[in-house]
Formats: sequence, C-alpha cells, structure tokens
Amino acid sequence: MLSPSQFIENHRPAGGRRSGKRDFIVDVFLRQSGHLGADDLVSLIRSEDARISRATIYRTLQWMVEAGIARRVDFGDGKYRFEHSYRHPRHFHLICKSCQQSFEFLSSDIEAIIEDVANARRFTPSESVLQIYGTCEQCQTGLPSSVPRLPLEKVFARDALRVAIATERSGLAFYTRASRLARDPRGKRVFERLAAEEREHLATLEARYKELTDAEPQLEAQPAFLFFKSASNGLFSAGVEELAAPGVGDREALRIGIRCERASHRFFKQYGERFEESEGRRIFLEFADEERDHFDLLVREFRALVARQAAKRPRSRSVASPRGVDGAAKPRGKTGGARKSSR
Amino acid sequence: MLSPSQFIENHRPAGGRRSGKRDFIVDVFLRQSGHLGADDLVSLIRSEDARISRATIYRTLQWMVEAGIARRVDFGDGKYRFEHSYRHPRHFHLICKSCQQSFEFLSSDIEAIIEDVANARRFTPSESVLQIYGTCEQCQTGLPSSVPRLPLEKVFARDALRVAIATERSGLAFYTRASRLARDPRGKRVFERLAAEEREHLATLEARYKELTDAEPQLEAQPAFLFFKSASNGLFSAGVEELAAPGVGDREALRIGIRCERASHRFFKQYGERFEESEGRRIFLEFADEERDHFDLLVREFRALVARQAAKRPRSRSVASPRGVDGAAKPRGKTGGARKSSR
DNA sequence: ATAGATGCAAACCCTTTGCACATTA
DNA sequence: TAATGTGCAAAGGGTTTGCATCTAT
Repeated sequence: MLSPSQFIENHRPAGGRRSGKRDFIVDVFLRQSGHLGADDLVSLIRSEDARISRATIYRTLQWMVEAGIARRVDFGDGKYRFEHSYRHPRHFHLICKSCQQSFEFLSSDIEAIIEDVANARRFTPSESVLQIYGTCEQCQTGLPSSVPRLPLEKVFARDALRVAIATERSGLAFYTRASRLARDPRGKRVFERLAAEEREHLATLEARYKELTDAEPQLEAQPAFLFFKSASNGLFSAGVEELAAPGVGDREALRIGIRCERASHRFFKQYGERFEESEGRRIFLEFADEERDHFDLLVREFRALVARQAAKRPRSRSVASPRGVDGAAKPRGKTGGARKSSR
Repeated sequence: MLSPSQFIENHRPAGGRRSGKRDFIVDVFLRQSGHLGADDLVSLIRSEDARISRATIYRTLQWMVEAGIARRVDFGDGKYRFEHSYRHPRHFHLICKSCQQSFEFLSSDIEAIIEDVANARRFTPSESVLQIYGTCEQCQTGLPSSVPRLPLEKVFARDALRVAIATERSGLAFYTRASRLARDPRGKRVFERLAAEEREHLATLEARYKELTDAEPQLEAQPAFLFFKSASNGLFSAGVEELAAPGVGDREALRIGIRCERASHRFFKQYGERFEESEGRRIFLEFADEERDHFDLLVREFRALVARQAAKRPRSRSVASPRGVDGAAKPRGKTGGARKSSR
C-alpha cells in the first residue's frame, strides 16, 4: 500500500525542483482529513511554526491540484476548499448550511444516470459535482454525534467489502441453484465448482471484513460512503430470479451466468480504476479479476456445450456466441460449432 | 396561466415599496432565457437605455433571489449567474467548459437517490446542486447545432405530457388485462370502466401533445429535459407484469392497481408541487388528481369485494386494508366487512 | 414624515501577480 | 548559471456596504 510520501512522489510532475517549504506545506495538508480553505491551511502552517507566505500557500495549492494531489471544491460560499486525494476517491458532498461541515458519499446509480443524460445530449462529461445542501443531524437535534468520524479511507474499504460480499453471496446463490437445475453432468460440475469457489471467496471476504471491523470497533456504525443501490443486493440477484423461470436449460443458465459475470467484472473494474490508490480500490480490482476468471470459464464451458449439442444435432437452431468481457463480440476460437446468428 | 407580472406580484414580499427602477430591472431580467451574470444584466439595462447603478442591480438580484423570482447558480468560475424561475422549474446543469453554454435537465431518479442518501445520514436536504462539466456537442464536432433551442417551458410541457402518456398507456394495458382476467362480474365491470377511462384520458393527452408539437414543429426534436427513467415506461408496467403471475385473483389485481395508482398519484403530485407555475406543473397536478380518483374507486371496490367474500365465507383468512393515497392506513368507513389483520 | 430605494465610491474578500530576491540542480 | 521557488505588496475581479440623497406611501 502506498505511503503518503510515495503518493507524492508518484504525482510530482517532472521538471520542477524540490523545495523544503513546499514539501512542508504538502505534508501538513496531507495530514488533514476534511476540506480546508487556503486560509485554514495558512493558519495550520503558522501554528506548526513555520513562516510561509500566503502567496506560497496559494501557489502550492495550485501545484497540488495540477499534480492530482489535491482537488479544489466549491461549496458556493465564495471561497475554495481543498481536499487531498490520498486514499480518498472522488465523491459527492452533503453540506450543512448551519455548521458548514460536509459529508461525503458516492453513488454508482447517480453516476450511471449522469452518463445517460450526457449521452442523450451528446455531451462528453469530464467531471461532475453534486452537492446536497441542508442541515446535518447534529445541527438539528443539538446533540453531538454518537459516533466519532473515522477516516474515510476505512469506511470506503468497509463499503467496498460489503459490495463485494453482496455480489459474492448472490453469485453463490446463483451457482448453487444452477448446479441443482443443471441436467448435463458436465455443466453441473462446472456450476458446482463455481459455487465452491464463490463459497471460498466469500469466506475470505468475510474474514477480511471481520478483521477490518475488529480492528476498528466503531467502523460498522459509520454511515455509508458507497451508495451502490443497484449493486447492493448483489449483481447476480436478477440472474437468480431468471433461473427460476420455466424452461431454463443448461445453456440458458450459462448464458445468464456469463451476463452476470460480465456485468460484475465491468462494475468492479470501472469503479476500481477510478478510485485513488487505497484498500477500497484494491478490493474492487481484485474482485474484478476474479469475476473475469469466472467469466472466461463460463464462456469456455458455453462453447463446449454448444459444440457437444451441435455434434448431437448438427442441424439445431443457431446460437449467439457470448461477447467478450468488454462487450465486443469475441473472435471465436477453433472450438467451432456455434454459428453466427441474428438476435 | 400566470403572466409575468402576476408572477412578480405573487412573489413580491410585503412591506417593501415599489420602484420604477426595480420593476424595470426585474422586467428585463424576466425576458431573458438563460443564465446571466450581474454584469451581463448591467449591460442589458444600459443597452435598453436606462442609467441604473451597478449597486442597484446587485441589490435587485438579491431581492429577486430572496423573493423566489430568481435563483443564483454557481458554475465554479468565480462569479454568480442568475436564472429566473418564471415557468422554469428547478433543475440540474450540464456545463460546457469550452463555450460556457449550459443545458438543463431534471432526473426524478437522481432526486430519489438524493433523498435516500440524505435519509441515511439523517440529513435534511434543502437544495441540491448537480453540475456535469464537460464538452458540448457543438464544441466537439465544430458544427452548429442542427436544432435551434426552444424555451425550456415548452420542452418541459412536452416531457410532462410524455410521462403522463406513458403512465396512461401502461394503466390502460393494466386495466385491459385485469378486466380480461377478472372472474367476479362486478370486478370485471370496474376494470372495464377504468380501462375505458384510461383510453379516454389517453386520447385527451395525445391530442394535447399533438397540439403542442404542431404549434412548434421543432419541439419533438429537442433533447429531453425530464429524465424520469423509472417512470418513463409507465408507472403501471410493473403491475402489468405482476398480473401475469399465476394465481392472481380479482383481489390481488385490485391490490396491484391500488398500489400503482397510489405510486402514480404520489409521483405526479410530488413533482407537480415542486415545479413553478407552468403548463408542465398543471399537467402533473391534473394527472395526480385523476390518479387519486382511480385510487379511491379501486379502494371502494376492494372493500366491497372483501365484504362480499366475507359474507360468503365468514371465517376466511383476514385481509390487509389498503392504505390511503398518502401512505397512512385509512380510517375504515362504514362499509365494514374488512377485518384488521397483520401482514 | 419616514421607511425604503438609489447612487457613488470605498471597502471587502479571496485570489492572483509583478518583481526582487533566494534556492536548487 | 539558469531555471524555479519565495516573499511582499499591490492589483484584480466580483460583490457588498456606508452614507448622503431621493422617493413612494
């Protein structure tokens, strides 16, 4: 896992030269957790006993933003705030108008809609800002928060694990059911094998989750950071239901599995990649790889099944070949048998 | 329909006194369609040959914002812009970073998620800002837009009608199917009657849609303003599918209808109410009323059915009474028959 | 008569910049 | 030594405000 200084080194642009003051400012800044105004940073620096001019602070903030170390956010009150991106993914904000505190969250569903809207207008989005203004719990009740705020980094990892676990669970349900339904003995074995794998992964993930929450007892009580509603019941839930439909044979089951694994792979890859280096990112990317492996296995199996069926009934009706994990139709291997088809 | 001056009068706060200059500024401002910076408004005023000081413009803008005539928006480039709210509902923005043009849209799905997120944090939202920055079509292709931009007001009305029509269509499908399925002759008649009503309303809405688009040939080509994805296939679509499930009797059908009508009523009411006075708002609110009428009819019918069944089989298993249109359990009328139940 | 609206210029706030000086490679 | 970073103070842009002067009610 990246240390703060490695993080800075990775982002330091070429051609600049080093300076103790800048390093000091960056260091102080990275140690903060929330959003700072330029002025807040000046006071921080001053309090940590260093005499650095306001202009340098501004220039360093700009430097950090350009380097990708910091993000500039605008809460609409006429001054900019800055947040660092070290183990801190891009996100949206809830902003309390009365105490100016802010809370962070991320919603994959909102991001998906944003994509849709932009597409509909043929607009190429580069960055989206969503701010919910209002009154926070404390300002309303007057009571202090019952749970102290933990660093976002941990909550993020927790939520990433939760999403992965939900997906794994629904995957397990899917393969268990599919293996029960399967008629073809070879297909049955594949589903059983996948179910076993899911069970194992699930155990690993749950252990990791336990480890994380044991180390930080307050962690489970923290409010959510990731709002991945469409994924929160597991990306295979729909597939499980589809299995229940009458007339679903081995081939259909494979196809559904392929679709779910592809969707799942894409989901975890997409989010993993857009996150900053962090445990959450690692969880997403590792999981994406696993899903890709399952995907590949299922596709191989699908091809084999089609080949066997074609051998039995050479004139059977043609079958669409599953597309690759990234959506394009995969060039068919030498397995042969499947015929190109419409629909 | 409200005229601009009525609109202003409705918003004018008590206790102020009238002034020709302010009136003039407001008038000029309301005649604009996009977003103006304070300075743009100053130039506009100057070009319309009036010598009004910058300070007065700023003060009037503030006055309008407080009165609800204008909204202040922040595109993140260090200056505020203002948009009026006359026939112009709150919305989100797509902002082109290269030409600074902005495009407006509204998504009920995003707003629903925002609610969820705020709830999860026990945060009381008062206002949400969503801005998608990026590059617009023209700036990318270099070509001028093929369709000239029409006033938002018309696009809004068009989209409101589209949502209403989709709902009406799905409602028609629902009642047609339900009437075919119904066993009880009285239930059948009710469903038939509702299907007939839907057909009639649908015709009215479609005529209105045609009228609107005939008057403005470019209207249909305008990009969408309302992104009501979850509603765009009609709020009864799920209900139609549920009817197809095995074992759905008259009572279940009524129940599904009640649920759909309630959801539909709420949806149209909620949005209708939050829109500024406009044709779109009227469409939403009128439609909400219709849905409420259907809801009431179905509930009466449900009670009657339960009563009849109870008379036949006095010891039948108990049945939940449908809740009122606003979600709370309705106080039962004198119809009697239905027994309080769990579940 | 008096609260409220207007004009002018100055003040404000946050941020950027010009220029002389210091530092790093 | 040549390019880059720093400090200071001044400028910048957008917005607000104090105060004297009008003007509606």
